[in-house]
Amino acid sequence: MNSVTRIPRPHPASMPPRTETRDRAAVTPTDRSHPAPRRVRMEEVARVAGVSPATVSRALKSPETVSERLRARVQEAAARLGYAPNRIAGSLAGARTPLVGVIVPSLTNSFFAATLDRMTTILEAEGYQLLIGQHAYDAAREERIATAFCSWNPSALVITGRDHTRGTVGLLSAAPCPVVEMWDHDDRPLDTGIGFSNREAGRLAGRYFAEQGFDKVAYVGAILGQDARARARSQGFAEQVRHLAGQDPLIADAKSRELGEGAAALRQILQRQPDTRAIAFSGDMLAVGAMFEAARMGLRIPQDLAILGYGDLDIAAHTNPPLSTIRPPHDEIGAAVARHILHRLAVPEAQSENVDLGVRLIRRLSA
Amino acid sequence: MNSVTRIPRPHPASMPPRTETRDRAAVTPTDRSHPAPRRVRMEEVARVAGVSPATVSRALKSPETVSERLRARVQEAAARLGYAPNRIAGSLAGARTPLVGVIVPSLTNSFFAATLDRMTTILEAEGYQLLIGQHAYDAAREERIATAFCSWNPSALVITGRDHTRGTVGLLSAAPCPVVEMWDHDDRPLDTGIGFSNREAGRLAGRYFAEQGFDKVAYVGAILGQDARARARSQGFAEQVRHLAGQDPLIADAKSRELGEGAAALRQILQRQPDTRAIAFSGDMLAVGAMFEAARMGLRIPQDLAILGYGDLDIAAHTNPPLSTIRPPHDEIGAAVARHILHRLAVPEAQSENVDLGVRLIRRLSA
DNA sequence: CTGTTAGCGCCTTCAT
DNA sequence: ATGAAGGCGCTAACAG
Repeated sequence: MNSVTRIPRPHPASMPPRTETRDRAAVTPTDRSHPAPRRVRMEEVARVAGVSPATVSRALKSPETVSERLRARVQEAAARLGYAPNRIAGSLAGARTPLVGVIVPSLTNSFFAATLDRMTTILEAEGYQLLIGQHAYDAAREERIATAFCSWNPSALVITGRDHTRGTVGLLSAAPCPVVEMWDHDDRPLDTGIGFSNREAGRLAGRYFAEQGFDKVAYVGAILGQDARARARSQGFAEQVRHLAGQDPLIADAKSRELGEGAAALRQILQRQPDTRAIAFSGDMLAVGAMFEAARMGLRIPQDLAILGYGDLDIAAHTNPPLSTIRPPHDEIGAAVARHILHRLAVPEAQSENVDLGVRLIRRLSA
Repeated sequence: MNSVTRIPRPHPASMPPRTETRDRAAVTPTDRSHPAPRRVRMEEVARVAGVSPATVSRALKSPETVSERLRARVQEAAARLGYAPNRIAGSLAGARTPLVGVIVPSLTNSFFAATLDRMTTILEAEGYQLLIGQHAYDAAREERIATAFCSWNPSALVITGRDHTRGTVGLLSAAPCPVVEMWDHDDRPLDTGIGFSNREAGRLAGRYFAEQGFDKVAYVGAILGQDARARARSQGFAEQVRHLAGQDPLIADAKSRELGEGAAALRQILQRQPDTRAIAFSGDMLAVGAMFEAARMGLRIPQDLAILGYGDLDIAAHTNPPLSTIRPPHDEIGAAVARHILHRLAVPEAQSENVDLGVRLIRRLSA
């Protein structure tokens, strides 16, 4: 059913070979057909407005330093010619680049998507563009991306977590711009850190189960080998259960964060520990998958089995019964990171900081 | 519970003011303390390796054009000094920028996230970086982002949909790089188009309901006023129902794409048309919300009411009963766009194309 | 195969 | 308040 239509109409497709347009004066016979689709530069605006390029630069970037008359003339000329400054050139000359590099493990993870959403919205409004890279929990790839980003001279660098290769650490420590490590709070940051303690999120779950008097409990993590944050949560949970209930919880490690794995984990846990009274999950989707499976098995929630999620996705409020869950500050992180960066850039003496945004237990009916 | 710790330790925070480092020879007394943390440049690599800067450039970018001996010397020197090329400078000189601008309506929409995921992965591997912008279905914001992206001289520009302001159209038509309009196939693209027909996706749903012999049917769209793609689907659905069943379907317009709205829409539809036999939703989450609500109301699915989703999210396969849905080619779009761009950039005579990736009906048990 | 040379387009002192 | 001039760091013709 797929169809492909070739479109033969000529289009200014790939960049014209350098030589064709290099010398604006000497147009060779061959490219007469192509009416030099060269982008308009500041020099032409200057010519049209009857001023010098320097004045154009000033009129556009700091209008208050230019007389009102010239400013108007320049702006009109720029508008008429459809002038758009070349930011590559501007960045080279200005030593500052309105670029912020952000590295996340995954773009499809809705937590990081929410963070990026807030960051772009806030930073775009101030004229910054985001360079976004994803490393899929691969530390070497993270280092490659960080290296690549550094070579763009960004105004700031944002990276997820505080656990990096030596190379990445060296790079970030030497970076001549603010560096923000977000989403974690368990270790000391290289520069600024904005996040929360995953360990504490896990502890919160363990403490809640203990308070409810659940004796046999379990925890379902996901790809614990890769995801240090998920690991920290499971450790916090185990620690607290051990401490308050005096026993080791059963810990399962799902192969992914998806629903199907939650269902599988539920079956596995009930097989290994039939009298399990409550299960905490490393992600709401796992929890929802387990709830669907529980429904199929005829288990009542929370009477037979209590279920606690993590994430507070939209769906959590709408399941049957509504899912109790732990809410990380996903969008707050994005907003706080963006604001911190703007502050650091605006106020040279601004200091780095280490912010714990905390987590909240959202109590609904499933646990 | 939130806490903020100020970290007083000195850090190379904001870019040093230009003047401090402008003249490398004349270091003023004030900044003696700061041991000129200037990034190493190609010139220094050249000096250390005992060659000219041009040779360093060649040894690093096209090693095959340099003698093995020098290549080794240069690479060693670069590694030892921790040299990272300045891409801003490289881009200015080279007239090509390894940047691809991508504009999507929303980063948190899992469809676009999947597309972006594939695009970054493929393009990053070839040395390109993605500039990502989101406009939240605001055409003026889309135009601002497009303008900003053009001023980075990107190697390619990718935009969602084929419905833009005149300004955006002008900009994209004049762009000296390949332009891809993705996710739609209903209109003619400006350059290359890669997507599918939303109208056809809607028709498919309508046709399926007609084939099943459902007489009273309804459609639940979401923010139809903003989302042209959702609108096209609802129109295709209505068109087909009218054509095959000879009647107008009930159309509801949800205020968002979230679960809660699906539940609300279900109640509203059953009130306005109590004998509704089947409902198609503009998004799986709406459909899942409606299924949860149906369960609360004691309605059996599909016996009392058939439900069809759109999106084929992970969750669709795991609901009770599993959700039948229409699957758009979200990740295929990302892969196809990335490959098209690489092809266009590699083969100067490559043409633009108009690709319909099609949709599929995934039949499970809910309809 | 290698070095020399001349910019890429803009910003920013400096002088007027 | 405005213009002239130099340079940001690198690439790409060209000559050797």
